[in-house]
Amino acid sequence: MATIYEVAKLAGVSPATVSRVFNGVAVSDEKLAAVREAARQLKFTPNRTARTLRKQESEVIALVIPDIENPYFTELARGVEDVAQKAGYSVVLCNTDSQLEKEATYLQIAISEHMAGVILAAASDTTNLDDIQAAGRPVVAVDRGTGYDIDGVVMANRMAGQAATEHLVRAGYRRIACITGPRLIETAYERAQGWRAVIARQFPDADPDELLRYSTFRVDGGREVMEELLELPEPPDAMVAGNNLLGVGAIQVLTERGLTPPKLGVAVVGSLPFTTLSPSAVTLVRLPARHMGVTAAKMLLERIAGDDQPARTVVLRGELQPARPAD
Amino acid sequence: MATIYEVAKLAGVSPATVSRVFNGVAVSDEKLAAVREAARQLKFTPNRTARTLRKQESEVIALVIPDIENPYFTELARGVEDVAQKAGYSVVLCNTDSQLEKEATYLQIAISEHMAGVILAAASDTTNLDDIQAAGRPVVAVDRGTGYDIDGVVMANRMAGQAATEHLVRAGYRRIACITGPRLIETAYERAQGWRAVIARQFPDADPDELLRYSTFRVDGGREVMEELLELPEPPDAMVAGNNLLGVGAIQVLTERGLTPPKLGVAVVGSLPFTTLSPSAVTLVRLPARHMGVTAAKMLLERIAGDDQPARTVVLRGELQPARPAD
DNA sequence: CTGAAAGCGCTTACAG
DNA sequence: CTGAAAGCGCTTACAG
Repeated sequence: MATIYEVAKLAGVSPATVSRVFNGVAVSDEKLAAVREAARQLKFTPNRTARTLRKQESEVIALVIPDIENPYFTELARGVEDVAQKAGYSVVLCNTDSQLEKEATYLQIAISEHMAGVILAAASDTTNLDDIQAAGRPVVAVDRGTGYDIDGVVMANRMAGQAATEHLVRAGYRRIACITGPRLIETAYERAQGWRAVIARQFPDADPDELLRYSTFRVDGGREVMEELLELPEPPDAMVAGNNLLGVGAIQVLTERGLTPPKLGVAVVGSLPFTTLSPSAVTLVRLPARHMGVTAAKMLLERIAGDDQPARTVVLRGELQPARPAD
Repeated sequence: MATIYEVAKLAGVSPATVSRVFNGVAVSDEKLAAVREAARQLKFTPNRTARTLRKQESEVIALVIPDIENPYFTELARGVEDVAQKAGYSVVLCNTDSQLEKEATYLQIAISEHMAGVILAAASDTTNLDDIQAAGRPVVAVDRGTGYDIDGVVMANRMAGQAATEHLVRAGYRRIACITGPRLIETAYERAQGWRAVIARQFPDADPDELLRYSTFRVDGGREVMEELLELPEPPDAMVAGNNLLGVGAIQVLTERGLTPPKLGVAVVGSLPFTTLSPSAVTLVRLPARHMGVTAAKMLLERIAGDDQPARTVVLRGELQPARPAD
């Protein structure tokens, strides 16, 4: 690896001039050309580590997520990556498995590697951001809040739960269950609240808790709870899934029992990119995960650039995509 | 951020001693204790950038893949991450979208960030590794070869294609199509070769090319080709999907037409973690993607540690998981 | 075991 | 516009 000194020597200039060329600082035309030519000959690439050490900031941003195997988060990651890459930043994907210790480790690494900033889907509402804030690194929350007064992008979760439920009501279903994620995850809770509001309004005599289930945001969680609901003396005739994976698990069980939607109505908050049903067979409230990533990345880049306006929270709305009756 | 100098001062030792403590080099018990205490008080974390610049090597490995939204590659990433993290390395996930330019950029970044090594699922068989090799950074190929004499982990693709096809033959199907990925991607080609071998042996009179289709390794590719095959004057009664996404797309079409497996036999090379059918409804030749990641990461760590034995290629076998007849 | 000192490859205030 | 020089925070050969 050639260094700035070798390039300088070959080009007959000082190392400072070489540095300026690579940082877009004004330099006379002749020197510019000479440096370019020398760099080309030596296949010079600036050493990012040295630059980072000197500037105390790297062109890397950390994306910290709880589950890399959930397509919702990979879609989010795509959005982040697209924006970051165009701005010359690379993205380190950090998977926490919802474990606070793993998350803390990654945040520590972000500090000690001088990463430019962090986009964080917090493992828990007790995530500690004191150190990263003390280090002056901007953090943008995605999907979930953090308890800190920082920029964030979230989905309109209550509204999504509501839209999913209302659609099932309109379609004529009367016993509509709700399967959502852990009570302590705000997205899970809010989507359930949306469901509950519709149930309370439409079926004032119903006991909402009878058909509400908290589970994990995973395929097997959806399976278990769906099976349990079907065992009920008076089983539901429809269900709202609090996220994509729960929806997948629940639909698997329904398919196995010959209850494929619309026999039992299903509305999923999220998307099913790998459904083996027709993509239009299930009602979705599609969440713009990619857009969330794009928005968060843009906000983060603004903060990295020094923007110090008060913290903003952007709320993104899901989009109802009703199931098409089978052709 | 406290530095080694501040810790040294507080502990009453030299910076060199502090460094030694954090690198596990022998130090007297009293100094060890003093340094530890001082570091604790100052919340000292070693600056990784400085260490990297000095040592010319960072504790980061790059995982370069063509499609971050394909669960096969996220599963692979999980395996890599698990091993890497335990060894104190972090993983940068680099998504190339199968574009050589993006891939080249990431490889360049790996060099200029002094990353310890690269795990690469190459975007193409023309990927250029000259620079990264010249920089002395080890590269381990996964999923696909590279044309370079380096360590690699691949699936037994031909055998997988064969096993999938043989299973359909045993189940009584007679016109078995094959939908695979781009001809130039070796995994796509080899799986098709496995299919072809079985067809040639079992149905010597058949024209194999009639039912073989190259497409993209994507859901919509599977959809298109499946639709096309069903339009045939004499449509197939079964099909082998060359990867998970093709399988998803093809099954979507079949479900829409009321041809859900086993009405039309389906065997997929790969897994369907988000199928909305019963997980046991489709025959799979499951590919150990996670294990591939684990193996590749271990090999890479060995190379990083200085191992210079001749290049090895590990071949991992898929596992046939026959569809269970509907209960 | 320990410390002083050099050096990893850059960037940038300073002086011209 | 340009260069000499300091310094980012470590690690490590060297000498003791």
